[in-house]
Amino acid sequence: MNYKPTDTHNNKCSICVLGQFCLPVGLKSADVSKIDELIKERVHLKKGESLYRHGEALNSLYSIRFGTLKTEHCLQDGRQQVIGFHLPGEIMGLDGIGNGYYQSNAIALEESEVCIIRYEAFEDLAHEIPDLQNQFHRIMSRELTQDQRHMLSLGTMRAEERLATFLLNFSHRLTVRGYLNNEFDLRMSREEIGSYLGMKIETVSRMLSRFVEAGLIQIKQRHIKLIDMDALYVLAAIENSDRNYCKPVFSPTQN
Amino acid sequence: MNYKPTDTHNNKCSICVLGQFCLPVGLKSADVSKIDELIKERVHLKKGESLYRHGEALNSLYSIRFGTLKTEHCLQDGRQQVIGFHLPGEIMGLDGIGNGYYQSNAIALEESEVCIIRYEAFEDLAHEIPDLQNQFHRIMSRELTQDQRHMLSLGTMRAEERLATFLLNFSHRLTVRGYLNNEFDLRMSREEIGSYLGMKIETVSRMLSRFVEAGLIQIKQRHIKLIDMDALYVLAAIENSDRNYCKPVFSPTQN
DNA sequence: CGCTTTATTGAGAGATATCAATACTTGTGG
DNA sequence: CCACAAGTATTGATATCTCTCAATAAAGCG
Repeated sequence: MNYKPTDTHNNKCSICVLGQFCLPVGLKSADVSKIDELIKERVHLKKGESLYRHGEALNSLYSIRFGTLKTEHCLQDGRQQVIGFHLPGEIMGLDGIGNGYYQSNAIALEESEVCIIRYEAFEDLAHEIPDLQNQFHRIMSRELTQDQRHMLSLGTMRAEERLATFLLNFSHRLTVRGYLNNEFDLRMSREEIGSYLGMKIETVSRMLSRFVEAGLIQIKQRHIKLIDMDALYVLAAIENSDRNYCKPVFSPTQN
Repeated sequence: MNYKPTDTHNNKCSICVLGQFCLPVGLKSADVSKIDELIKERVHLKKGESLYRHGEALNSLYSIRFGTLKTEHCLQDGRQQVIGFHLPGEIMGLDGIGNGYYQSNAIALEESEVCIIRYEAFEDLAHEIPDLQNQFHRIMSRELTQDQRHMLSLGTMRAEERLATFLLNFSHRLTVRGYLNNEFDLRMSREEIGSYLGMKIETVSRMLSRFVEAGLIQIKQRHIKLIDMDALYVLAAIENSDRNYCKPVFSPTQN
C-alpha cells in the first residue's frame, strides 16, 4: 500500500452520482445507507500510483469515484499485459477474492479517487441485504462477459478490428456515464492500448493513422474524435442492431 | 433446451466426490445437505448437444458431474471462438447472471452429465449460508483470473507458447481431479483447440508435430502423453516455482 | 530550453494464415 | 464385415499481417 486512506464525510453512496453504475444498483434507499456505513474511506491516487499489486493480500475491493485505472497481469518472464481499463463506478479487486491475493496490478492512469470497500464487512453486508448480493453477482458476471468479449477480440480479430472495437467500447462506456460519445481523451498511452489489444505500439500508431486517413477519426495526441462511427462499427463487426451488446441474438436451437 | 432433466435420487452433493471442486467447498455438512435439497435434477448430454445457448434466459447454473463441455462466444458476422473447456466440478452459466441471458453457447464435447442449480433458489440459499456465498464469490473470482490468464496468453504469447500453456493447464486440471497428469485424452478437435488459442487448425497441427519432433510429447489422435513437462513449462514461461499459479510473486512496491 | 518520453513512419524480417493436396478416422449402409 | 462418404488431421507452398529495428518528430517535464 502506497496510499493514505482519507476519512471523509461527504463520500456517501446515497448521494453519489455514480450510484447507477456502482454497488447500490437495485437497492432500497434504506439499504443504501447501510452501504454508506460500509464505505467510510477513500483513496486518492496520483498518476502512476498503484492501488494494489499482484500478490498483495486482499483486504478490500474498490470502486472508482473519479479517474481512470488500468489493471495488468504479469508473467514470470517479465512479460505483462494490460487486461483492463477502468472507469468511475466500476469495482476493482475482484480477481483477488479467489485465493485472497490480488492477481493483478492496478495503476492510476490519471489523478483518481477510489472508495474502499472492506471485503469482510462487505460480505457481511451482502449477506444481510440480498439485493446487494444480487447486484454483486451481476457485477462479477458482467466482468466475465466483458473479459470473454476481449478474448474473442484478441483471438479472432485483426489489429484494425480490435482497435475499432476498443474505441467504440470506450466511447460506449463514456456515453453511459454522461460524457460525449464521439469525443474524448484517451488516458492511456499508445503502448498501453497496444498491450491491451495484443499488438505493438507501432501497429497501434499505424492503425490510428489509417483510421485518420480513411476519415473515421480525428486524433491529436490523446484527444480523439470519432467521425464515422458507423464505419467503425462495421470494422468492429458489431451490427447496428446489437450495438449495446446485450440483447439475445440467437434463438435456442440444437447445436 | 434440448434435454430432459432427470429427477434422480443419488445425486446428492453430500456424497459427491466432486465436492472438493464444486459449490460445497468450505461448507459445514449440515449446510451441504441444504444444497442437496437445492440440486434435485441432472441433465444428461450426448456429444454435440448444447446445455444452453447465447440469448436464452438464465434460469439455472450448472455444475459438471462428468464429461467435458466447451463454451463459445459469437460475433454478429458469424465468427465465433471457443472461450473455455470445462471439467467436472466446474460451474457453468455464470456469464448469464449479468443481464439474465446466457452470453455464450455451452456444448458437450462428449457424453456428459450436469447438475442443475436453479438460480433463484441458489441465491436464496446463498443468502442463508454465508459460507456458500463466499465460495460462490471465490468461484467467480477464479473464473475471472483464469480468463485474464487466457487473455495474456492470447495477447502476448506466440502459437507455440500458447499451445504449451494450454496442454499444461489441462494437465493440471486433470491432475487435481485425480487423473494422470502426463497422459490423457483431448476431448476437443484440433479446430476447437485452435479456436480457443486464437490460431488456425493447421498451426495447431504444426505446433503439435513440432512438439513431437522435439520429444516433448507423444500424440496419437486425441490421446496425448506429455514426455518432457519441464521443457513445456519453459516454453509456457511458467517457472517451476510457480507452477500452480497461485502464490504471490511480486512484493508490494510502488508502481 | 534542453532532455526524456512518447508517438509516427519506413524498410525488412518473421510468424501465422491461406490455399491446396493428401492421409487418416469414423460412421453408415449395403 | 467391407466399402464408401464425410469429417478430421497433417503437411507443403505461398501470401499476408504484424513485429522488429531504425530514424525522426513531437510533446511533456524539470
